Amino acid sequence: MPASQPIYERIEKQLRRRLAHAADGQAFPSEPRLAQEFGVSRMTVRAALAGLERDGLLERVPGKGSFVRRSAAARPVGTLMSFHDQALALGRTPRSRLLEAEVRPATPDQAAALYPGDDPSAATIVAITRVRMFDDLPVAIERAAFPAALTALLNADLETGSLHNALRRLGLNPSLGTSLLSARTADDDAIELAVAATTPLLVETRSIVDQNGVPLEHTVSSYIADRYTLQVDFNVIE
Amino acid sequence: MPASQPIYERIEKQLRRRLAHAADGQAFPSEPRLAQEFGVSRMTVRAALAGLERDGLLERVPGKGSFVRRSAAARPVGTLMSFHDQALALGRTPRSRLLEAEVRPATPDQAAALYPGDDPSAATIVAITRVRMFDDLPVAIERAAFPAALTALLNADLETGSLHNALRRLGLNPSLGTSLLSARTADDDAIELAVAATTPLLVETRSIVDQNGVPLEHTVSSYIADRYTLQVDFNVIE
DNA sequence: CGAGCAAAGCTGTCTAGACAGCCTATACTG
DNA sequence: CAGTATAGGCTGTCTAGACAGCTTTGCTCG
Repeated sequence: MPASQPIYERIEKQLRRRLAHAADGQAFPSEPRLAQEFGVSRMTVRAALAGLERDGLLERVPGKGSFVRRSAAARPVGTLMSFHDQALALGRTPRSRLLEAEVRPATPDQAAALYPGDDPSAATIVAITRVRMFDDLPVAIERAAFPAALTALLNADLETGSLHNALRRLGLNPSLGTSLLSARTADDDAIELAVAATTPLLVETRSIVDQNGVPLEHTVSSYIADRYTLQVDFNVIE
Repeated sequence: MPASQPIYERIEKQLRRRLAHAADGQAFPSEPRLAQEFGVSRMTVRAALAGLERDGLLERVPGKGSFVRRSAAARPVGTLMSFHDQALALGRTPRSRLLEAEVRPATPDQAAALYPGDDPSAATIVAITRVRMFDDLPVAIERAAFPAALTALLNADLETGSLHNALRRLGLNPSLGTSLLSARTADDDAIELAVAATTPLLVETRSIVDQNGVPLEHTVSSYIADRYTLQVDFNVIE
């Protein structure tokens, strides 16, 4: 019965399409009704509805029913401005100094992010390391890793261009990502950044997937905290 | 049977406590085993485990079993989960050491955030400064500022309670916010946090407004980077 | 001794029913 | 007419099973 994809996922996708052209606040068919419509148990319908509720597409009220939540700006999603755009917004010119651009074995972190489940020791990646600058002022050191299939990236304009634009020219659409934020001291990168070894850096470890959920990029950016700040706007749900 | 709290929530809490003192990677009892232990159906156990997996405390591998994942705490920026709830979710006990709780003049940053447009020199605020701890391990130093009208906060349980719960009891609903992320070294806070002066800290400057756009809170949290990490999920827009 | 196969255990999925608690609308009563 | 009971629909919770697909273990056979 579960051909290859669970039934509740098929139902969830179908309901998403149905929600796409529904009005805000509109009553949604009840669980028993959907169970009958899809010829399926109520628990299976609930599994499908759980995904819709998690994404804020549906509001479920005990005793009343389920209701469409349209523009309710559902998920707590931040927007991160790219280095390139943030430089332009500040009236600076974004520049890069290229330190490395080659195909080489992956670090364990890079392998786990780009080839989940595969053997980490055999993984190779396209590695691009750059010092990012506002005009001529070093601001960050950025270590980017891409799947080995993307050797075409090595031919991109890495000094002044945007890597995301290069990805798009290859037909890849970065669509969703996660950043982990931490901090460290400059240490070994102090020389490249022309700062003291104890200078605090803001570390952003970013993983981006394309529209199909395939890993596209794993980048660790270390920003000189005095010269760069990340901003996250968010909604609060609960 | 569900006296007041669902069975699966009781089980989930109990398992969280059990996870609190478990080693990373350790095998966790299987679903059938837990079902028998708690005298409950397997589906109920799964409901409890789902919460643990969602919070990243458990890794579940089909065909193998469930395994404890004891990673560095990573709080999603944008879900307003408080330090308090975060600690509980990780099976730790949240504690605070109160350094300051009083009404005093605002710093320029605090005045700009809480009384935009007003004369900064005349502004007063409710200031609450705390060292936040997991069990007895210092994790962050937090300087919170609230509008002077909220003196009631000074009567809240600041050592073990949650400030956000106190806000809710006052009828205030945090709804929108902005985080600015940076880094610094511990310096003057090194003593309170019991770390070296050059220890890198992750700095989150958070401004929150209520549903009407009225400023509610301006907080600067400085996390010891090794012990606490922030996470941002984002869409790539452009 | 090694290779391959079978069994057991695990998570993931699914069913068909059950009761509790909440909400609404209707009917009944004073 | 106002107020109350009641019936029915809804979501939330829970059960006791079942099968599929995966992994590990251990046994058997060549």
